[in-house]
Amino acid sequence: MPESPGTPIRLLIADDHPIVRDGIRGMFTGDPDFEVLGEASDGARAVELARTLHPDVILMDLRMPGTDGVAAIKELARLGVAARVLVLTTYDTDRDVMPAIEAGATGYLLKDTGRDELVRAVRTAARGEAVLSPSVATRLLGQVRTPADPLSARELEILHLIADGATNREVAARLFISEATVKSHVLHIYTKLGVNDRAAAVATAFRRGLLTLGDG
Amino acid sequence: MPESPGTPIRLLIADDHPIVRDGIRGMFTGDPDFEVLGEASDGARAVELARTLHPDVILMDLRMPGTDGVAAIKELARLGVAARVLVLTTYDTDRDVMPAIEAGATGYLLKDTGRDELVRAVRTAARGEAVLSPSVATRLLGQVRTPADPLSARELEILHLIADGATNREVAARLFISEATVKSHVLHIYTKLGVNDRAAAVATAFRRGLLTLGDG
DNA sequence: CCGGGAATCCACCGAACGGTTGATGCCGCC
DNA sequence: GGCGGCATCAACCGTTCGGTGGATTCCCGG
Repeated sequence: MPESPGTPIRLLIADDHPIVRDGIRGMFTGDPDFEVLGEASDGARAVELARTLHPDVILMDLRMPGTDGVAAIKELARLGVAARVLVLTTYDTDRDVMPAIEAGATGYLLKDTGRDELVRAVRTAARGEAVLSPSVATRLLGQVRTPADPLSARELEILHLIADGATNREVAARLFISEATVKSHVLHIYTKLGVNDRAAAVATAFRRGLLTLGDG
Repeated sequence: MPESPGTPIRLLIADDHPIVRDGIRGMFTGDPDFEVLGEASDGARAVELARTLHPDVILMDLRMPGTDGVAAIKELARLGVAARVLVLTTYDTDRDVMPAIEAGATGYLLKDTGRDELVRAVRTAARGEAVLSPSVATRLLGQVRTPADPLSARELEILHLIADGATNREVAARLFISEATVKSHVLHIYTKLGVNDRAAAVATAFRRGLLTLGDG
């Protein structure tokens, strides 16, 4: 199903390297489905142009002088700019990926992405759907997945209740066991997770995937 | 760059609907890069076949009678089966996506995925890289991203320390403020998050993206 | 200019928590 | 058959937490 021409997808390119900007621009010129509105060489300029030019999609590098990509994304969100941001960068480390995603990037592609894939990705992003390079997706999944130092089923059950704000007494009541038992389970949990209070236990449980974002 | 032929990618199909199995199989027969080793109509059978046939990639439905997809994925991981699991299902709700990812699925595609995309996805999965349908990727990102009931910067700072296991006194020391101040901040945090202890605060902060898996 | 939110601080109380030590029964594994 | 892991319970201790009811400063915005 070919995309209907209609209005072309309006693009803004933000990257501090002119050569990269040229390369990206080259991938879209000649294709009537796209229109490159402008280029920015740093984050502040990108925000400025986004406010005046109203692009549909911004192709944004992360590492730029002055206002970097993540700061720019946050600023765009704060200003209520509607444009989708597609991060296009060389790096796929956690330190780059996670902040960008949290800031509100719609997608995250590496610069070794081929032309066809990039074009497809921009179309996807324009629809507001996420696109991730495989290695980035892998990384993201790794964040959610379980490395796990195995808590027993009972311990996990108790940890769930604690995360929901239950006191030891409440846990005891709900599981029909004594408070003393709960306390000993809780202490075991601390030992296994290497923490010494329930707040930290909940935090590391999330980070290790023992508690998940999905099971509130 | 076309894929080199070499050894074909060995596939196993697990779905309880014969028609779906046929459809999937049809997408790969005739292509010498792939070899469909077998089909299973439930999770238990899929695990059994995976152990004997050693597929590279398993295309797995989630909703199946008896052992469902997620259980099968967990079992495969437990048994140390090397195959990559590519979930191929109709549903993209949290209740389906998150458990499958946590269980260890390499990718998650919806059944409306086109033939070409499916073939590409299988190749990607065979390399051990993740593939996600855009709507699934969106969902996953949504989990990581911030909906946010705005905590002040100070409150967030304190919440971070609490998640790391700091007591009020320790927080006070680290921020060079009095314990009383910390306590009042903490109470504000509870109010804003709708909880009444620090463990629950940490949990809901994770779920709302105020604390993230990435910033441990 | 005044209101209000944010950040800072104080004191007090009862309840809950963290830590220790120790004990019992059950089950699976070597 | 014994050893270890898990779940269960007990009593006791000091510490921390949650909750209340204030108070002050600062700064932003109406």
